[in-house]
Amino acid sequence: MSEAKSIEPRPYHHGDLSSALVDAARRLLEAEGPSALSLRAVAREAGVSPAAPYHHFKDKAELLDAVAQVGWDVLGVQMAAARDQVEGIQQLTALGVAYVCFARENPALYRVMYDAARDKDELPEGVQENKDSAYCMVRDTMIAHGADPNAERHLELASAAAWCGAHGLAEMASFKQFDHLKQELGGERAFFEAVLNHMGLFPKPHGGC
Amino acid sequence: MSEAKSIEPRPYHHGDLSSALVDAARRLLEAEGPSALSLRAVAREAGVSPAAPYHHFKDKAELLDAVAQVGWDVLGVQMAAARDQVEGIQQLTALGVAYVCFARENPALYRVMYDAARDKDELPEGVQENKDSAYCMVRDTMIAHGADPNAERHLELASAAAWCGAHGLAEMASFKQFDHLKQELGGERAFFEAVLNHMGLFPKPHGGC
DNA sequence: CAAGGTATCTATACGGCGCTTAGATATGAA
DNA sequence: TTCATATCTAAGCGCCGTATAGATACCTTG
Repeated sequence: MSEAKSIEPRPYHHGDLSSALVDAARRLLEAEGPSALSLRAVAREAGVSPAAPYHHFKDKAELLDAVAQVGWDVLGVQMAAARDQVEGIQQLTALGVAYVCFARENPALYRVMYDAARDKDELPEGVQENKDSAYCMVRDTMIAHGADPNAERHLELASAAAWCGAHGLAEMASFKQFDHLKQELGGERAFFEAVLNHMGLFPKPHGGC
Repeated sequence: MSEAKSIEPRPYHHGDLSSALVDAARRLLEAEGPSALSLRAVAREAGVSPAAPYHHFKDKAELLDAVAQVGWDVLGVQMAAARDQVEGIQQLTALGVAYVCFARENPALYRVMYDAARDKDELPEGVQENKDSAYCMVRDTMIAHGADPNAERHLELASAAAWCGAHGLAEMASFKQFDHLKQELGGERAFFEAVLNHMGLFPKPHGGC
């Protein structure tokens, strides 16, 4: 009607709907869980029509990819921080524990991250190639603390095992089966450490124990 | 109208719709993948109306639970068979490899199995309690080959680590990241064995190396 | 500053989904 | 034979992902 308002709260063009949608998705994810994360709900949360997201993302999967990428970035930062708080071979355990803790504290986000990866049968590129990414940190830390960088096969195997172990633990960490064990060990974090240490998280230094 | 046909191909009452629905779901799962597994599609596949399943299952989740249970049963059988083909400590590796192979050969079913478990934050009862179930087999085999059954905590930890490791490997086995490693090691099965052996799948015999 | 192309958004619609309700049909016990 | 009960169908609700067409604001070009 009139132009009484000098500032519209939401102009016709949003400005940066793309990242606003990702933010809205993260908000929804935290508040309502992964099952509530419909494209329409995200659009509602962002205050736009159900069709608006299609101008910024090819489909729902592409939006979820963007959300997942944010998750990987945050995970990388948290892992690096945990690593830098200790020294020596302990850094490997610190990386693993940080990984599992992230998954535990952001279960919905972690699920989106892995669902996206599974659909493509691979982790996102950044996770493998970026020097500060999760996978590379594990590898580099192994090399820095005893693993023979020339024993390529062994190093790869150790990284693979560590990654699989951490992911498996992350996914099962919420299961009630382990409540007893967690309690006995003095908390969830201690449980994570114990399991990861029990696995071959450390590279075996040049030829078996 | 007339009673010309002596046998109706599908009488009004199905007879055993409950298990027919589970079978239909498994068929769909194998043919089309998990995303195609809608309740309506299952009903179509079984040749009944979309509402019929609700007389046998409370909701979609309960149907999927039944499908998952079949999966756990089959997995148990395959693991037992693999274990019985070898002897000694190798039985543990055999169990692990059988587990991962099952997940690899039935990816859609495996996903339904774990999605159901995640929704309830626990593995189904049968998996833990039944003597022939997957989890118990690992535990018992550990005891049979070197693990101290009195070191309860250690045994539980070893079981947990083995289970997490196997699950993690099962979920990541399809990732392209590992193609190179698989090839170098001479096949997927060898890759599974190598990763599982690298992890703490074996119980450490009474106090570490 | 005017004109018009382009990017962005809304409105509307389609079919499929999980699930509910009401009513039809067959079964089995009295 | 009767009739309660178990099993199924038909129809419909609100949600979903997505496609299309048209409205609106911005941005260049002159």
